[in-house]
Amino acid sequence: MFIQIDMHSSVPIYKQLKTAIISSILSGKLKEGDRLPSVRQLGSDLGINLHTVNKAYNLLKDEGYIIIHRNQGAIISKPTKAGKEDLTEFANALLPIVIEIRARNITRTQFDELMDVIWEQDMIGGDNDEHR
Amino acid sequence: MFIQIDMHSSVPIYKQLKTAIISSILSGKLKEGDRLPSVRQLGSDLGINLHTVNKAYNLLKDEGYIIIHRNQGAIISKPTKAGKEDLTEFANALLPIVIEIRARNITRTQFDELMDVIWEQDMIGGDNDEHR
Amino acid sequence: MFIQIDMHSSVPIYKQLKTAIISSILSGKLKEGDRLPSVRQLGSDLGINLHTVNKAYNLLKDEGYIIIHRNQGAIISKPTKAGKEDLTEFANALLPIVIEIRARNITRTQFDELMDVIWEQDMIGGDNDEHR
Amino acid sequence: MFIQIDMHSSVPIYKQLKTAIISSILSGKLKEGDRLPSVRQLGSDLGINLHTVNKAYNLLKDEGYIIIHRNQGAIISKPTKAGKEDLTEFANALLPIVIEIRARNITRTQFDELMDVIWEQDMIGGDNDEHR
DNA sequence: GTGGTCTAGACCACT
DNA sequence: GTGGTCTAGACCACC
Repeated sequence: MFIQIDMHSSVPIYKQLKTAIISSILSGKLKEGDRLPSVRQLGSDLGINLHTVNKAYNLLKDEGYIIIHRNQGAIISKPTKAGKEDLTEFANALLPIVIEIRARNITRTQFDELMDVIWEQDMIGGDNDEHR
Repeated sequence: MFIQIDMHSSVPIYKQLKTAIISSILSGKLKEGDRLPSVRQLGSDLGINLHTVNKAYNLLKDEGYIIIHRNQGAIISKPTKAGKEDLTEFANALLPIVIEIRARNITRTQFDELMDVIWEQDMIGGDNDEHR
Repeated sequence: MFIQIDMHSSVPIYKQLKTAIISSILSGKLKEGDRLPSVRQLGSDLGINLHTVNKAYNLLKDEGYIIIHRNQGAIISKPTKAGKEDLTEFANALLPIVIEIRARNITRTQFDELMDVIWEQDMIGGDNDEHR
Repeated sequence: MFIQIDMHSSVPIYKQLKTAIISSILSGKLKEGDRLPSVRQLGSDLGINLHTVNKAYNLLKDEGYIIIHRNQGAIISKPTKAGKEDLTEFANALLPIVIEIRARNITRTQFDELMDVIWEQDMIGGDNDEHR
């Protein structure tokens, strides 16, 4: 669990944490059955409030990435995401960013090159060896 | 000026408005020299407060998309975006979305197809056949 | 009367006009007894509203730079500024600008060099031949 | 935080506040890492609306003087002003004042003496002996 | 508790 | 009638 939180970012901490954990799962650093640290542990490791960690864990639980057992903490669950249903949700999130990008006179080719980097990237600080 | 605002979105209204106007400029629906409606006019058209419109206009002014004259409202300005300097800013915005997308088991190819649609898209509801 | 008005500036037009006329007096382009154009004339020359010209003229009258005769237009008056009474007024106007300048790590020497240019300058578009 | 606001000035309150804070930073009364009062706190201290304070803070944020954390208020940031690029901006601001000054028959020497005072000045009412 | 956003209403400067 | 500024009060997200 090498998780980087940017305290200066305008992105809420709980959301950064959630994304970082999903990313670790995708990259294989966290596998089904692995235990996440307790909210207290992780909170103190990252120097953030345990309620913030808790909020991230609950979102991950709601989206099926982890299972929270009352006394045993959080366990990475089987990937069950059916996927692909709601691409429009992502399109809506991407559209404003793409508009800003196009306003910078960035070509589609340049964008694709940027996306190549992003797509392969693990989380900041990640060591990519095994995915894909 | 056919602008769609989603009052229920978590994206702030002023930001939606700003994005919509930039998009209209990109698509050619708004051209250099065109006048934007007054803040009062547009606010009442969209059913939002004039201060919210004002905030969007001021952001557009700060980023060089429009020029605001005290008594004549807002005018679309020459595009002067130098561009390309700070791609990392966009990468940071895209990364969490991409992570969510990958978590849905969407392939890079499928993503590119989605991006084809987004990239070419003018604004929602936009009919852009008449702009020369 | 070669007066440049920047319609894009946030400085009110009437104030730009007033400053430009004072500058012309200082540089000798306008001398005691010279007639200023009528408000209609100057307004149409500059492409601005005659009320705006009128406002500038009235300020100049109030500050003793010109005399307005009901039917003969505005005449440059004898310089009667006693001067030097209220330096604090200027200090207050200069202070915020100086603060911004210092925040840019500009040295006093660099500032003095800048001031050399400003001090000698006639108005934009002015042809300096005779003053000092 | 001893900040003087002139409610009767034609200079907007938020701009006075912004300038005062920059000045405090320059003079060393505010140092990197120091916390500014919350918008509510400072607003009530100064007898102005919190939104007015907020506007000043956001300008300071945009110009890199402070960092605003969602839950911890505003922190003085590292000075990162590159500086020196756009002296013309300042020249334009200084020119009309200089013209008024010259119209008062103030000599360059007298002006320089005035500037000596302004340049060295910390903030009005500031007692800066204790900052290291 | 913090700032972010939105609404609302007011007054002012400018043209 | 235009935007600029200020006030005020409300709700929300975050921690």
